[in-house]
Amino acid sequence: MKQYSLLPALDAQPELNTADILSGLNEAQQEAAAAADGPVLIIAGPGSGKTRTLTHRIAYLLASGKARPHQILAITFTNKAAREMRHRVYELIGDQSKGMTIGTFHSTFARLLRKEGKQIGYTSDFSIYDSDDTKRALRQLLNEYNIDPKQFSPRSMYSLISGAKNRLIGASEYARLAVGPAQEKAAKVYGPYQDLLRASNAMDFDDLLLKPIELFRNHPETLERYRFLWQYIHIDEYQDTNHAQYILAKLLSDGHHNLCVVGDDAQSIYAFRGADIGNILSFQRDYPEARTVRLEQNYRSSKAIVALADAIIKGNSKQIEKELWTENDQGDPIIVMEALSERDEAQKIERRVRDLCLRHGIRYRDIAVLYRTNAQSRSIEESLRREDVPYRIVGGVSFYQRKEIKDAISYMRLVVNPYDDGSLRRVINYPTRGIGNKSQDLLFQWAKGAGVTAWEALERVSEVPGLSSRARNAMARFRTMMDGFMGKAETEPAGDLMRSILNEAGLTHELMREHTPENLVRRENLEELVSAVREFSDNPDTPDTLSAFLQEVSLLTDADSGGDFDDKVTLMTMHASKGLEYKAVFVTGLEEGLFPLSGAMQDPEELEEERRLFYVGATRAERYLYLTYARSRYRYGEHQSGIRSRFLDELSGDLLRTEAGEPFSSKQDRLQRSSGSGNYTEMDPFYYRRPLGGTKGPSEKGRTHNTKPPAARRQGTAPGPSKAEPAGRRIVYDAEESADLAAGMRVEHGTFGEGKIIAIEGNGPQAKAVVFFKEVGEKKLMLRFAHLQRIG
DNA sequence: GTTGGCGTATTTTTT
DNA sequence: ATACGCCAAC
Repeated sequence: MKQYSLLPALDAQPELNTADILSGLNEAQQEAAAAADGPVLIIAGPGSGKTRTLTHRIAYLLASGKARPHQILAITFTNKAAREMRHRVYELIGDQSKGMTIGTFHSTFARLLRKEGKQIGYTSDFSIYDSDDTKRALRQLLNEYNIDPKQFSPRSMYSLISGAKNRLIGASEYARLAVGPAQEKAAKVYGPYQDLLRASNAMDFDDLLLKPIELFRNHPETLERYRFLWQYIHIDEYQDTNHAQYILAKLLSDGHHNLCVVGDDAQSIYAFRGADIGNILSFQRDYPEARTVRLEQNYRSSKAIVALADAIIKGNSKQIEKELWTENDQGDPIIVMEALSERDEAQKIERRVRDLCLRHGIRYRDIAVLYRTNAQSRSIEESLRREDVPYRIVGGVSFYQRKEIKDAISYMRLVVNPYDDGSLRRVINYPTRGIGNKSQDLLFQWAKGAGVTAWEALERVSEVPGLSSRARNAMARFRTMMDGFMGKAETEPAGDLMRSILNEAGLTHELMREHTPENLVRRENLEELVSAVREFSDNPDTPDTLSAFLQEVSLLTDADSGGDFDDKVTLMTMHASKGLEYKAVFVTGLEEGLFPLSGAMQDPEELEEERRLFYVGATRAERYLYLTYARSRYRYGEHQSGIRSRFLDELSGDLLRTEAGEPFSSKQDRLQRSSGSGNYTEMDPFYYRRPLGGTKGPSEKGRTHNTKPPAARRQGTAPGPSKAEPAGRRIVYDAEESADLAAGMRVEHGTFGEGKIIAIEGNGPQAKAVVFFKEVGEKKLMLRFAHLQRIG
């Protein structure tokens, strides 16, 4: 597994002096790179070379003799970024860079806890629970406390607890602060949840940050050691740090204050998982002596794209003032593409992709298609696959999240950490070996009463009352088998152990029972896992233990996986695209309710975050940028028509072009549509039969420029206009009930008062409107009964 | 104890 | 539309 090699094999570089290291940087970058001592705040716009500045700064510190490699701590946002930074510093100064600590917050402190955790009662073999494991544990607890997991899902409980944890609010304090039913329930399970983790010698993602804080606070001498060790601290993507990370940075840099943070408040997109934009906004206040450097020159994008980015972010009220500029060419115009449906959108993208390759000499790997939600990848995939355009998806389920891999990993975890009840539960009856839920419950309950872990209970299975002899035997056999694995772990290489587990626990066999292509893939994945384990333990750069391997892989993201250098189009969420750049970028699904997402539309803060996400997406592009939206989209299994995103309408028309090359006139277009002939959906079988009534919107005009006929017609789902079929009844409904209502309109309701239509769903007598009412919030109403009156 | 069917909620984004 | 949890039958 390549991502574990600490240092890539590179030819030694000729010696460089410090001036050489700075020479490739512009003035502002040089200032930031050479400001060795004291706090530094680098405010860096997109494409301004902030990572480059950071690497050169580190190289400069080392080459100038200011710092020894082990005194450098650099925190990156992803493991991949860490790898790249290590690589780049090595390229600059060669062997002088060996021994730096570069990694994400989570991996860095996981490593630290492996060394120091025993001071707070953890062995170095602790398990790391990902959100999957965590939800499993919470489901268990919700059950125990008779909380209905349907009403209060493990997922929502986890996000509440997680939110509390990364604000450093403990269980008892949270219980005091909790308001409302959900928080009260979360408060109930918070404490037991922590106890459960503790007893299992396990930590969740939040603990990886909290435990070091706890450790440092309880053991000042340890903190002192690390303060002394890491003399120069760097944090990238500082705008996305949460409170716990903020505290860690503060603790570690107290005393020397050699803390250099880099970020862009306009690119803060992780508030939903606790990131606190206040960290970067108040850096200057926390460290009054801090030097602030702005990197405002953009090297990535064309003038057109930089201007667009500027216009996007102007829609937000709060931000650090800065002015992006570029010396690059004006570049091509940014094109807005309207599609009838998501399918149509996907086809248009696919055609553009091929056009870019054929006519503009762009390679597939220089193209990215970005979307708001993972679910949107599907239609785009289909359309690319149909035309044999190679693509890769980043995100979704990463290798180590796949079920078969997690099963195997759970066995390994249990081998190194027998206290891990979560993993035990996961594997005790997979593959099925006659230990059903009931027997499991008996075992776990007895263990709880006796105050021992389930693993110990397994040893004393004869004492557990109520078990059938069959279950008892099965448990004993399981225990014996695991004992065997644990013995092997002492003597055999990790890869061999993994292989034995796959064979003897029956994991491979389980996947041979049915000969489906999926199972074949799963078996191949398991094989890959074996070689990953082998590589890890064979790698002299990672002389660590098996538990280290298990811990590191639970922190890997799909985006971290080693470079795929094939020539493929990249599909990913805008979140995943952070920090990347492509010659051509498609930002898709620009529709109200999708982007911005409906949940965010009512909260100004969240809306601003969505807008920053748009900013991030658009600024990934170097030269070609396409913004697309569809007028209808599948959601919840039915077609819903939507309206174009407000983000598009906020932009002035001269920045954008339609596909036909005309200026994109934003405002009027949207208004006219909502007042007139709009609200069609592609799949609406009556689309082409509807009396147009003379209201020919600009959208009609757009269609005449389309070289291909609309997708719906070509697929034959909608008969042509010539075939005026009966089925008139539904048209009547349509005309009576909904023809004059469309998303975007202001309406009045007898009881709910004034509101705005967010979307119209379905047609005929089933037509519903999603309306956001000023007084009561979002409601879904049947048009037949609602009697909405248009106002305004 | 296991399997299958049915009903239900579910869609943000992720270290 | 799909996935997952729960319940009933084997």
